[in-house]
Amino acid sequence: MSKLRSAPTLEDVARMAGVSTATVSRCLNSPDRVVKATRQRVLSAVDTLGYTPNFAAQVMAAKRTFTIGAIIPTMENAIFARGLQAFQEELHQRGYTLLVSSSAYKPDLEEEQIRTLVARGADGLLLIGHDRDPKIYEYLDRRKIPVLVAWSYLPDAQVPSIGFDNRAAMFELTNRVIGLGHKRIGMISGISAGNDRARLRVEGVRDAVAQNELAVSDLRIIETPYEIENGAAAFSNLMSKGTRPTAVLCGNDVLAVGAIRRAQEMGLRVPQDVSITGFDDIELARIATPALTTVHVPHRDMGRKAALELVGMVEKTADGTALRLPTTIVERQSLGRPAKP
Amino acid sequence: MSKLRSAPTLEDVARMAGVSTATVSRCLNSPDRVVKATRQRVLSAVDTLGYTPNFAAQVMAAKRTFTIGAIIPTMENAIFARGLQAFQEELHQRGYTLLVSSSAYKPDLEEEQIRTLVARGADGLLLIGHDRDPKIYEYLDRRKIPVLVAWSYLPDAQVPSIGFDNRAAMFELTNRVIGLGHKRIGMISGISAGNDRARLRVEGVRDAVAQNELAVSDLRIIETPYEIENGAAAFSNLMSKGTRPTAVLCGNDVLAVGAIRRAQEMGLRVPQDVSITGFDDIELARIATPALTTVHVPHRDMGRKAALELVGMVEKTADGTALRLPTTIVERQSLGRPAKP
DNA sequence: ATCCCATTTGTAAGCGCTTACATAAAAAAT
DNA sequence: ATTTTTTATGTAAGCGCTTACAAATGGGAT
Repeated sequence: MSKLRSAPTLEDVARMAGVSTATVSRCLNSPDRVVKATRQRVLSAVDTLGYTPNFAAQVMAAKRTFTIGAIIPTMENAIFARGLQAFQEELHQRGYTLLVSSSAYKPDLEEEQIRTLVARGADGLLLIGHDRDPKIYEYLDRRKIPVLVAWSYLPDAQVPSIGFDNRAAMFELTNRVIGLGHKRIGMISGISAGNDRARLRVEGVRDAVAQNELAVSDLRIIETPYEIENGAAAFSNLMSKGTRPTAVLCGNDVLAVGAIRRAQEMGLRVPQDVSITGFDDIELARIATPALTTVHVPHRDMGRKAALELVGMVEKTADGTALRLPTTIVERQSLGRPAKP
Repeated sequence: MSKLRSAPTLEDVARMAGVSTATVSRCLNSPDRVVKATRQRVLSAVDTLGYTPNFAAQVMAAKRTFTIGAIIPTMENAIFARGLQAFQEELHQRGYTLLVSSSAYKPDLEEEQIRTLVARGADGLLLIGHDRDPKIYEYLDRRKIPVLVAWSYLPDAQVPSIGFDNRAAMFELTNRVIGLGHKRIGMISGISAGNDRARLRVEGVRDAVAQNELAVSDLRIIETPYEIENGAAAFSNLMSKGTRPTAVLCGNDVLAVGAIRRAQEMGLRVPQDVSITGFDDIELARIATPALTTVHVPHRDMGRKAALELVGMVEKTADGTALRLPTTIVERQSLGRPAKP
């Protein structure tokens, strides 16, 4: 019994309702421009035919997609989940659809995804962090596609950003750690190449170390991709060579959870034997035992505001000004005073 | 200095290269149908203009999108992350793009997303679980859009599925729990309405209880949305009324982690005072303390195979046969013998 | 030199929609 | 009743691409 003909078109609806395609289009897009009787006839035709507008055709004709693209580095852990969720909720409110893809922290993959999203007609783009080939910005600029950067805040960058000051946040946390008496500090950072957030977090730590006049040699830094296992491996590494640090600051919560786990496997108590901190304050941070002392980032708020701003830029009601959101340090159980030497 | 003209079109490229649009199109889509000299001229024009094909126009003309849509219930936790990642990697290999959206476990939202994806021309759809309004299946059937269900295995359903036997898996786990001597069992399930996976897991527990001739009154079940906090609340609930169960089986790892946390807050030792189990074996399960005894699901494998099958269905090289993947029980520390009464 | 076939390129017709503009109908003003 | 204004609908021109078909080009084979 299945019909052989393919999806019904505007014309099918128009024919069935006895009107022109223009009228059908108007019924769907600006219902009040059509008189009630006609509208009902049309809508019932739409209904019985099971008509759904062909998106590609709409885009071609109207040159608007009401689509926003976002490219995040990863979906594998929850770092971006909450913020993106809020972003998408807000977009939906405003009548926009979100297209997400993940770049696996690979710049060339990201570039490909950007082109794909642009080809698909994204009205605006949300990108994470500023670091990328300037050519990409040129490309986007030439096509006049509004771009907003999130998870980072760099007021002087050519592209507006909405996020937080990664450097200042980590600076503050490190100061707190040093204030507790820690002198030998280890850091497990994400890969900083092409990732301004990771890089700035490291610099925040460096700043604090310098300001407190600790010997630079007392700061050991390992870079590794953001994965639990890597956090564990880096922790081993840090604890195996030379004098052990009494505090290990991690570039994010994922690495920190790995570090905690390895510490426990090594029979070290956290925080009595070694303190460990994270960054982001994702759910993981509260689940870890001991719960993680970390930098809280207002993910949902950031997502919401990013949506607002980006839609504003697309609709030319906002000019894309950078916005800095506050971060706070959440004290839980993984940071304490160092053991007496 | 910014150019005023908008994105270059095929015609711009054609003009610059001194050929027709057809030739440019061929250069891009079937390069060997065009002689080398011409091709180079065209490609360099493409390059200097920074041309990217307009996707909507391609779709209109070619009636193919090489896009697969997937709708998952949530992105907030990692339940679907790993499987989806594998799904998308495999699709990418095969030249397809994945469009994901999340329905927040809301049937009407899911329906809207399905329509959106169809309107966007998805060549095929991946859905999670079988339970949904039959009208949706009719709609999809009428449009001849191949649909594959994952995370579930129901060989007799009208839509092919690739997944695992939720009921049998939970049956096996429950038997193991009962075998350890547990007689009073609690279950914290996800909301089963519109969610065959949740429902079948409950039935698996029921089956085992019945088969082992435990009193049905000794099985207490609470349904709650899949969130850590809800797991905790449900656990409180289970432990507060009547005789306490000695084992609490959870519908997934997220609920189980919440239950563990609450147990600890209540001063109960897991598993000495109460055993707790999960389902899915996501990363969380290993991070929890104690680590979670749970049902391992071959997420990556499922994702990969789903991609293969769905692409096959789209390209008419596969007929969409159901496939059942094995699950295994992962023993960690959260399940033990009940305390002596 | 001529003819034939294979290869390369061009021509032009859509794909399904939106929208500026034209027209028809109804309402308001005279 | 006539004219003007407003409102409702129709007409048709694209949007940027793919592709069937036609035309042109270039070798061989004769």
